[in-house]
Amino acid sequence: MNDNINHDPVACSTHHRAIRDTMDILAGKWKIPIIGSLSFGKKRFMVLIASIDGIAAKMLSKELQELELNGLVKRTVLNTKPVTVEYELTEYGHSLRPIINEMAFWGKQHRERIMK
Amino acid sequence: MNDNINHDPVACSTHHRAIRDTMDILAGKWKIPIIGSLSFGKKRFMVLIASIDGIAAKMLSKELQELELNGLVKRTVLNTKPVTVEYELTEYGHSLRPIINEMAFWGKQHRERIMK
DNA sequence: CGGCATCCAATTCGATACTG
DNA sequence: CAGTATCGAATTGGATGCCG
Repeated sequence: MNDNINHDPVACSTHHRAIRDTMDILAGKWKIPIIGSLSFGKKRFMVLIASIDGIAAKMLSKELQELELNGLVKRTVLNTKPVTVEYELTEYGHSLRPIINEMAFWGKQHRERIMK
Repeated sequence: MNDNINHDPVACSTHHRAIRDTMDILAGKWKIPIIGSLSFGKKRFMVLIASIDGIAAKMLSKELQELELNGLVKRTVLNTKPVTVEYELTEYGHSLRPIINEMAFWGKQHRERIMK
């Protein structure tokens, strides 16, 4: 398609490193589904589990912690009788939207392509 | 941000399924780096290994096969004395560019953010 | 309800050695 | 050069039970 940019090793390795950086943040089977779900608004722990098909509580808990550590998700404990915890994307977390949206878009096209 | 779209379960689950479809195709530690590298043009097996930091021949081979099965990568064997094999993105593989580009873009921003 | 600890199964990954 | 085969290590994932 465009073999010309193929020969700029600097741009190339910068590109690769950037991709790897993103992959590191988004590593794990559930990060992207979690962010995708939270992009629709804040959710409680149990609601998140219900909204993400197949995820186990342990995994949700673990990946939420990693997302929180990286500043993508904010965790809020509410003062209710049985504890309630709400998760929501931070502003930084929302900056991942273009990636999520492109993945959702491609997946939709792909499914249509496979179907016919 | 926008809790309104939070209450459309159909749009929501379609979105999640599309994301999952994409994730399935791109599953594995090396798929995205491979596609990212091939997006700069066709490459031979050894060149690919050199361009993707840390990948082992076994993993490259395996993930290339999966990408080929899904029609994202085309494999061409050349009639040279020691065998030469070239890999390149198919047109369909190139359709993943927006995702890759968004990931590269976000990773670049993220690195700048972390640095300061 | 949210979430940690434990144990166990499955999968992934990587180093090494070998082949056409 | 472009892989494959094998082994073992590491990571991941899930089920269960317990706790505040």
